[in-house]
Amino acid sequence: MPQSNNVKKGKEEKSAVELTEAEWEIMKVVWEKEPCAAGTVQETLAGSRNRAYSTVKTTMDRMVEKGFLKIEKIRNLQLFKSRISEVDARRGEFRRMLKRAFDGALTPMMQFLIEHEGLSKEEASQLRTLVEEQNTGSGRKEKARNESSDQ
Amino acid sequence: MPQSNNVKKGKEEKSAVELTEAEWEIMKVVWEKEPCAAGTVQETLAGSRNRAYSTVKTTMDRMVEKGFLKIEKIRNLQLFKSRISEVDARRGEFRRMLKRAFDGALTPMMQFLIEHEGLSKEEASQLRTLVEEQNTGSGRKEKARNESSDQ
DNA sequence: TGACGAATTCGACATGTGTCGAATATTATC
DNA sequence: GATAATATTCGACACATGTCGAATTCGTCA
Repeated sequence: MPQSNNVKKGKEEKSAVELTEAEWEIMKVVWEKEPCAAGTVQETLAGSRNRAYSTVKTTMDRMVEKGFLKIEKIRNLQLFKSRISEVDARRGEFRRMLKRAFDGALTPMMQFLIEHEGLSKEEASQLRTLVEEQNTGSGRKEKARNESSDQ
Repeated sequence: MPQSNNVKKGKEEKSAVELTEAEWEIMKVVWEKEPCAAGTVQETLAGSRNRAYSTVKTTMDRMVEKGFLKIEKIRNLQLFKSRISEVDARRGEFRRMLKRAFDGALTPMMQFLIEHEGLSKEEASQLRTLVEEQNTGSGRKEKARNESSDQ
């Protein structure tokens, strides 16, 4: 069999979403509390690492330019909202990894996981459950297309 | 005697290997032809993208500083060899992705794959085969132990 | 020995990312 | 309206990464 273990592509490839470390941190907060102000993000993040307000704000402004976030202004207050879904971000992250380290093929990655990452028995079981769930069609089947959460 | 578990100790926290795009390309060639000269790498890479010899050489020199490559000199010729294995590089790449996008947990990633990446039936089957192979130990071989794959 | 050519060294520049502080603008308060 | 409290704007670094070209070094060989 031709066996194409390449990750399926929906229809058209939207420019892959690739976030940097700082962007991931910010996006996580935004997804959780949007719409939210830059100050809120900065404060929330303050728990882990401390960055000046201007640092967070600058990064968020750049993210607006990149199309990851959008701003809705109320008076002189800017409320940020996401323009990409977490699924899109995860997809981008996952694919970049797959492309770089496994030639974009899924099977080699799985092989790697089992051989070198010591997929535990429990994990293997869970995984098998998931796989079976899908095979028997008890769960989803042609799951909803992509869910790019714009507007 | 009371020590010498040289190989992989259970909790070995090596600084995670994280390669950039250009570094991945170079490493792939090195793993395949080491020991090899910078010129060889540059020529091999030439097939895909064209970069000046000095570009490749500069990057490789930086990789030596980072500990990814090492040089063995013969006369005035430098032969490069890898100092990290492909497995290490893959592990680093995979973990960074897992940490950023899935809080370092494997199961959520698997869930994501099945729900959003349209793991095909064949792929799911292959995957199940792999998982089962390990669980039933058809080959049995106390493969590389687990080194705490997060959470 | 001296020229030739391959390999190496190095300084440089353009971008992208992470970080800020100072200046400016906008509101809310007395 | 003068002030204090907030937000936002912007220019600026410091590094990392990707890319080169020019100058220099080193064997080789006629």
